[in-house]
Amino acid sequence: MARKASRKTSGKLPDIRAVAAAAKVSIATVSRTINGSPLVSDRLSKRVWQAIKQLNYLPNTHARTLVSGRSRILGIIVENITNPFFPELIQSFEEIAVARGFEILVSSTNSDPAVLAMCARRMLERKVDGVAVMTFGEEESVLDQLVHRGVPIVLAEFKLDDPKASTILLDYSTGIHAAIRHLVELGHNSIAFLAGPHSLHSAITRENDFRTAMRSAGLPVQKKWVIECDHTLKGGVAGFEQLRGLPSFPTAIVCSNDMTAIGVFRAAYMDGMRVPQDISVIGLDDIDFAEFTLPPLTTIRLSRAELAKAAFDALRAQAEDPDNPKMQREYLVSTSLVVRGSTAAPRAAAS
Amino acid sequence: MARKASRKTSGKLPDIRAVAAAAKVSIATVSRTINGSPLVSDRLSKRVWQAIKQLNYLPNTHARTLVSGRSRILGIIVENITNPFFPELIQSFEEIAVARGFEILVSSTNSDPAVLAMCARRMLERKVDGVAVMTFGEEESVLDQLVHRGVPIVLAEFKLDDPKASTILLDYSTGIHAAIRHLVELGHNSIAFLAGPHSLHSAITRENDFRTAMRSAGLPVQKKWVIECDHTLKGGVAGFEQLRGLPSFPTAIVCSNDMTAIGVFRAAYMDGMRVPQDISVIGLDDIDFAEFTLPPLTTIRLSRAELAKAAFDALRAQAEDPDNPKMQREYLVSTSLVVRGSTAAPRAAAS
DNA sequence: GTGAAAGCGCTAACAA
DNA sequence: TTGTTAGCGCTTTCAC
Repeated sequence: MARKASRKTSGKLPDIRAVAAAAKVSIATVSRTINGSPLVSDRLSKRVWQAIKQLNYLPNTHARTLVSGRSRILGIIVENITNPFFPELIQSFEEIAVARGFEILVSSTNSDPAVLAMCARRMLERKVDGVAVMTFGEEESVLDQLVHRGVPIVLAEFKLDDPKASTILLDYSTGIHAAIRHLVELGHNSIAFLAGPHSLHSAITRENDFRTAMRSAGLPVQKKWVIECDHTLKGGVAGFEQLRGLPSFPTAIVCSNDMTAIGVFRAAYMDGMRVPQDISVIGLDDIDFAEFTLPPLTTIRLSRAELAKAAFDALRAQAEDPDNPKMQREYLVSTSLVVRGSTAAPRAAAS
Repeated sequence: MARKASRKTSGKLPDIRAVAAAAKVSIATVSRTINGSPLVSDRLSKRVWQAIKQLNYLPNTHARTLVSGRSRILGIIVENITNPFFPELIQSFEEIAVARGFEILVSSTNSDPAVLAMCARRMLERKVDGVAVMTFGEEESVLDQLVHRGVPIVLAEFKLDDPKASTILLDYSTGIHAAIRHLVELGHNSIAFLAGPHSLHSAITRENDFRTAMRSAGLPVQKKWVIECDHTLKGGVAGFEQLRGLPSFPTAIVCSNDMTAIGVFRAAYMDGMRVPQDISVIGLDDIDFAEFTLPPLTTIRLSRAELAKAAFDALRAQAEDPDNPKMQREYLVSTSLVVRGSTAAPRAAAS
């Protein structure tokens, strides 16, 4: 369990000057070599790399940032890290960024505008090259700070009328239509919807798409069967209980996100109902865990990888080509239905 | 959904010189004011802050780092971000760090030494003020790079013999003993253990503590009932199935972590066994989700908040007081049993 | 108490 | 192709 660590080297760390001296070139040549400038001859380049290796030299990113103005740091702001959707999104974003030589700075706002303001400030201080705002249509006023200073930003489901801002549109419609169609094919016609908080733009979109999908399936939307929850597990429990208190009960429940669906699982279990025999449940997100619930959750997948990719691409485009008026400013991420074990035909005699 | 963003200000961002000019003081005074130096008179301090506010000035952290040598960035390296334990740990660590004016850099290694090497390098390039290595006793050779350059580091369950390194010891023993005692009190005496991968130091410690606890409860440890899994949900499923294939089956299963326990839930369900009526299950970690499994998971809590706090404190201590030979070099984080719904008395006739 | 000035390690313009 | 040099924005002696 214990091991001897090697000794420190003498004195200070090697800097670009030390490398230059060791390679017998100027510091400019070292800089060019590191940055892959084509102007350096093979002969010198080889000497420089050798010196770098030998001295175990690492460039100082802060010095680099100071002079170049680019930090190669990207910020990502999410609303709530306890929803597994977000760590998964961050993970994807980080993978892409790191592979491209960027570092990322993560912040979660917990839906608190004051916190969001601090986030924006921290990112500004660290001179981020761009910020992905993945709060899905919540408070955006503080973002003016960023826009104002010309930092490229990309927002999920929110349009900012600024040349430095782009938007990722989520096509929930496709997935939600597929979900309703799936339920109809199984024989359901009493379908409830547990919505997300109306303070979230994305939650409202999802709810609207549900209504539209029901309509196009020729099904009525019962007012009492559309309940505003809060995208948490507890909210799902509460939503189910509220539904249970009603004179009539649906045969299927579509949820605005997976955590809500998992809450429904839990409430149904406590209520003695079985999924999917007594009630079919569909989530939205397809968090990693959805595959492992009991039973596995049928859900509408919103690919984190795609979302992260779109966010990264948008930021890169802005950064590379600051003043191109005809740059792509909107990106679309689609959704799709993943059928697992939480949906089945309704019982002949539905209560 | 769309709103007008405010216009950019003219020209470049305000720097320390602009503030100095606006406040009619020298840049040194501005610097002192920002850094809370006691040498600045109230009169000037007030003028400076006013100028800062008015210009909406933000100090450039890179310039600051370059000259001071301190970046106020802390690194945290975890093994696997898909285990919810780690996002929760990172979250805690970040909260503490941000509250103290630090930024954090996150990396996950996925147990790949090459990735770990890259992590170390990235952190070095960004001049982190310290690194928390939360890989729980995995590969450590690459850390020499960090130690070598004098970066304070703190490790979970691994001792490095270097003045810049400290260690967080996890006291699993207390929690595991409580778990066994709890099971014995319920009437269990056939207890299996689904261990973590033996490549992990912490997994071995947990397994040993299980054996010790069993022994001190006067219970035999059946060799076939201690199975090496891999700390994933799938591993838990496999472990359960392996146990099921044996001629005799325990009445209770203690798992090396919560994900394994959740896998056991799933496998038991598919096998037609009910938790806790047919089999009692105990996890370890107490991830947020443990409260919401069906039934809620009885588990041994390893507080992420405490762990994060210890890691942060260790790093701070090293950074503040670089050459104090009698500094605290070991921190202890304890565990405790949280009884929920996955444990109950065994059936009269256990198979 | 306050200010002037010397860099921190690097990139990029300009010279050669 | 390569080298020289002027800063990037800030902290920190060192004088006053």
